[in-house]
Amino acid sequence: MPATPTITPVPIDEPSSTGSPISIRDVAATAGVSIATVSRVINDSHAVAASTAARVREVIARLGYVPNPMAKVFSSRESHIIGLALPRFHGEFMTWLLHGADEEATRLGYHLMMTTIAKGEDGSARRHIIGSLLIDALLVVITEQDDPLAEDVLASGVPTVVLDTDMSAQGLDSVILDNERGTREAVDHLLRWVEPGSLYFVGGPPQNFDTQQRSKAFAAALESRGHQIQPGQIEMGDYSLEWGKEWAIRMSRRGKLSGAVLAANDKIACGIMHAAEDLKVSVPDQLRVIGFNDSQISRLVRPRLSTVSLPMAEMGALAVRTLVRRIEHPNAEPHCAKLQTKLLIRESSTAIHF
Amino acid sequence: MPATPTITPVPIDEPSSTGSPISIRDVAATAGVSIATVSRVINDSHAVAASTAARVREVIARLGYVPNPMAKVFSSRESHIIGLALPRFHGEFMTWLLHGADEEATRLGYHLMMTTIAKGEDGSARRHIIGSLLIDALLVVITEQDDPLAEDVLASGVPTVVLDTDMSAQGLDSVILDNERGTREAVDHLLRWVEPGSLYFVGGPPQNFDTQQRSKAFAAALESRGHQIQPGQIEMGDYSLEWGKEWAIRMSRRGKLSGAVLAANDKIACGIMHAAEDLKVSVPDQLRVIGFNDSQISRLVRPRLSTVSLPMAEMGALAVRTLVRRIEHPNAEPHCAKLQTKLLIRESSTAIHF
DNA sequence: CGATCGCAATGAAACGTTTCACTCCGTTTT
DNA sequence: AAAACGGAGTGAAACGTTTCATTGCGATCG
Repeated sequence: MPATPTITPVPIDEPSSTGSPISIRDVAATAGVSIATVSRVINDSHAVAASTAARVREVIARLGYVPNPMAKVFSSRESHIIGLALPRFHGEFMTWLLHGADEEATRLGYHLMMTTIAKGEDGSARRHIIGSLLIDALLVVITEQDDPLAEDVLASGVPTVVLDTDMSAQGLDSVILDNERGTREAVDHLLRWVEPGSLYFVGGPPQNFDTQQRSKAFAAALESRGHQIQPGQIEMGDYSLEWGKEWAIRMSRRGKLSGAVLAANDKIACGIMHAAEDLKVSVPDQLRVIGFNDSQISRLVRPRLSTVSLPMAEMGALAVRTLVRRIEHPNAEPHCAKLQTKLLIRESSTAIHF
Repeated sequence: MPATPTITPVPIDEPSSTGSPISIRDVAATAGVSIATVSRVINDSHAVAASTAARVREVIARLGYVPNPMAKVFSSRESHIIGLALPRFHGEFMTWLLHGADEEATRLGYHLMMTTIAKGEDGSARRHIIGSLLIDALLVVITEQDDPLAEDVLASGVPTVVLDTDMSAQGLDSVILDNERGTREAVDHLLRWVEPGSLYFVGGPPQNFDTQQRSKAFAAALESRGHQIQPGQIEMGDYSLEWGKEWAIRMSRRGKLSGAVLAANDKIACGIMHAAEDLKVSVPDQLRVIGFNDSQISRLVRPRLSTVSLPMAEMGALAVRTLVRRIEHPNAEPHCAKLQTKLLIRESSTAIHF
């Protein structure tokens, strides 16, 4: 009997189905210690004698005490919830990001509270997640540098990490892809077979940060080889299959659907390949194609699509890590991390079938 | 000057950048009312005289008071957070579910807290979200009827809705797909061209609830036409492209790769079509194929894949609605809702090209 | 005209934790 | 031996809301 009842030991006889759940006070009373001590045992925040701690733990187990998370959040002013604001993407793309972020968050003792943001939406949904300041921090996917969401986020003062666009100049930590290198690798690969003059870049939306970076890197790669970019050699559209088709048909009309294309994502690339098939332009023999994303469709089309693989899960995980570091060091200098991509060579860019 | 200072009016001179943020007490003191009245103005939970309410609102605006959400959660014992537990799916499938659920949750004033559950995982991740009882309710995607997760959820006592598997018998509200009808429609469609004896079902994992329902409905549809299911006419595997290929190659070896196939998802169907192409079996002329999901790839492959479209966004939305109803009526009878699917006819199942 | 009703508003008690400031007491330092 | 120290534990405030029980008070009812 290790119990030492200094305080009148309230006889709580296993309140199994009793109305109110047991609180830290019940534990303290039963174990004959103060609630402060119980709190410290739970959080092992401060030295507690081993024997006392053991006794408290025994009582906790016996009474089946579970700390009330809402009270804890209230009292400690931290919810350990990370808000995650995403555009309404569909596709694996986002699920990888989500899983990567979720896994890391769980590992670090955080939860992810998700909301989608319809593009061009008024601020209501933003405030929905930011304003309900149950969140300790915010992860936000932004695809355009002038997205007004950034303002809101900055104004709210919530620790934030921006995904997919570099906003470190605006004072927000960012995690982005190394589009320069990914693009350069793809260009170098394609230039093994075609002249710089017959290499094209087909972008997504002109405002899209990734598309901007990739097109710039594309131009830089060609110019570094002494080639002057010609009009029509770089074009923007959107991230759809249809745009890819449209581009290919347009090029075909001008009799220029040959050489090589770097598309800003796999869907555009697939659209180009579809159109090429209809137009009897052989891929890769007459037209070599590379996309971005390594999406499922890139492995499914025939010929299989060469693509720049993006480490989305790592991106999510790194963003969470960055965010947690930011919570701990609120005044550190904003930083932008770049993640390496990987060029996956498949049949659409090389005649050699694997 | 509509102020009526009955209580000593504490002079809070715009504590703009003062340390602690203003609380309901500051508002009450400034407006010359009690905190109870302020609370009721905020939540308009009870009648407040119009003039008083206006004055309070004015003070709230002037002081820039924002109720502390953590305190609110603590005091009201509701977080308005719905936990969402998902398997580690990748693909649009899940994003539609997510967006549907998110939109409805936002509409109803709830937030979604997400976690992924690796299959066959120990209970830790489950408890991560269930145990951290910040959640008011739980949405959980379960794909197998004997998933032990159901036990945990039931034991936790959290209001729960199960997605994708009928667990109403176990006492959990469920939202599922009408696999019977979806399957029957697909079978009816295919039987316009082929005999019941040369119609095959290629399933996913045998434990998967949808696959089970679809295979049963497949058998029932054929038997209702007086056809006796033959060995090998229904086979299970998994939800991968590879399994589709394997099945097709196996059938080809037996000289039976012809007629029509209903695959349990689009990936399997694509695998079958790929193999058929390699084996010089023409789709749809020699082999008609239908999948499930209406995934992006179903629109990308050639010939385009006929498929049973699943209303995933509605599923998410309905699940949230059901959950909110459950929160309000904790003792209602568990109910299982079925969502209608839609057969999309494309080229893979019919010779008529659109 | 007194009793009753209902609205507007109040006062104060919860809610369950964390944490600061402090006490107690045995041990080491001077 | 007195003083300083530090480990273990205590007590109580604080956090900011919701909500219950209550009070005033003018209007309605019988």
